Amino acid sequence: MSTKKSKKLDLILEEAAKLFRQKGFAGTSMRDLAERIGIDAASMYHYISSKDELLRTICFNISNTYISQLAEIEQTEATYAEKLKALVRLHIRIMIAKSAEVSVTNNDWKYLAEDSLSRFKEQRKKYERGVAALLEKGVAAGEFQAVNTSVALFTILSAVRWVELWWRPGREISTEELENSIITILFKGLEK
Amino acid sequence: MSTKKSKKLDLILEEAAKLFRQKGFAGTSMRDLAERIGIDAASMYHYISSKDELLRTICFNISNTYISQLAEIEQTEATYAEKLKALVRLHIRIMIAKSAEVSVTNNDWKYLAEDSLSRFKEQRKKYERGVAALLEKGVAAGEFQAVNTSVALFTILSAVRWVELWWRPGREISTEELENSIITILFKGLEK
DNA sequence: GTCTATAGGCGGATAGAC
DNA sequence: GTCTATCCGCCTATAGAC
Repeated sequence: MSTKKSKKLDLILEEAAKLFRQKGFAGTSMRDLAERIGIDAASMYHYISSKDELLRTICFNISNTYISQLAEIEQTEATYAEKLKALVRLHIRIMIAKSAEVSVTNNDWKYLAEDSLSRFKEQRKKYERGVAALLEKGVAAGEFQAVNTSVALFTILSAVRWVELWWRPGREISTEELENSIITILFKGLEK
Repeated sequence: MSTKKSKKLDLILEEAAKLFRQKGFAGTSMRDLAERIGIDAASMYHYISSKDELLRTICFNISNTYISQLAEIEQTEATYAEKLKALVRLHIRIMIAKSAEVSVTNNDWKYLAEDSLSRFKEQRKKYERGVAALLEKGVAAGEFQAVNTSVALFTILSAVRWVELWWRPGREISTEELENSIITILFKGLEK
C-alpha cells in the first residue's frame, strides 16, 4: 500500500515534468496534470501537498544528482582535463536519462517559492564554484589555455544544456557520438 | 502626439521585457507591469491590445534581428570560419544590447499564441538551417573538423546563449574579452 | 482513494466617467 | 489618456460524501 502510493506519486512527478517542460510551470494547471494521470485534480492532493511541491521535488532531485556526481569525480585520480570531460559526459547522460526533469530545472527554477528558491540558488552557486575550481587547477597545471574562468565555465555548462532542447529518444545520433562531438568541439576546437 | 504614444509604448515594452525575464511571462501580471510604468493596468490598453502582443513584439523583434544579420554575413566575402566568428560576435553584442529581450525570447517563446508560435518556430528553423549551411560548407572547404553538423550548430548557439544568464552591465570583463574567450574555446578548444 | 462541490483569489480585459 | 469599477474565467486548494 505504501508501495502503491509511491508508484502513483512517481507517476505524478513524471507527468508533471513532461507537462512543465511542454507548457511551463505557470502554464500548467493541476487539472491538466490530473487529466494525464486519469484522476480528478482534487484526488492528487492525496499524494502531494501542493503544486509547488512538485516543482521543488523535480528541481532538487536534479540539483542533488549534479552535486553528488561532481563530488565523485573530484575524488578520482585523473588529470583535470579528464575530470572535466567525465563531467561533460555525465551531464549529457543525465539529460538523456531525465530530459524532462532537467529541462524543467533549467527553465522553471525561478518559480520556486521563496525558501526553496534561495536554497536552489545556493546549491547551483556551489556547483559552479566546484567546476570553476577544476578549470582553474587545470590552467595552473598547464593543461588548459589561459581563458577567463567564468567564460569557460559557462561555455561548458551551456554547451551541454542545449541537449535538453534538441535530443529526443530515437535520434539517429548515438549517445556516444553526441558526447564525443561535444567534447571534441569544447576541448580541441572546431577549427582544423 | 504619435511620438508621445510611441515613447510610452517603448517604455512599456522595455519594462515588460525586464519583468518577463525576472518572473516569467506567465508569472507577470498586467498589474505588475502597470505599477512599473506608473499608470493603472486598464490604462495600458490604450497603448497595446493584449498581453500576448507584448510577448509577440519582443520575440519577433529579436528573431528578425538575428535573421537580417545572418543575411548580411552571408553576403560578405570571407572564409566560413570568419563568417561564423562574425556571427558569434554579433550574437554576443545583441545579447548585451538587448539582454532582457533576448532572455525572454529564449525562455518564454513557448507562451506565444498559436499563430505566432508556429511562425516563430519556422523563423527559428530557417535561421538554424542558415547557420548549419555555413558549418557544412566550412567542413566541405576543409576549414572545420568533420564533427556532426547539428551538434556543432547547437553547441555554438548555446555557447552564446548563456551570456544572457550571466552578463550584467559593469561586469569586470569587457565585451571584447568576452567575445575573444568564447571564440577561442569554440574554435581552438580549451585544451592546450 | 476518488469523487463532487465550492471557497477564495488573482488574472486579463472592457465599460464608461472625467 | 487615465482613472474606477467590474465582469468573468481559471486557478489552487479544501471540505466532506462515498
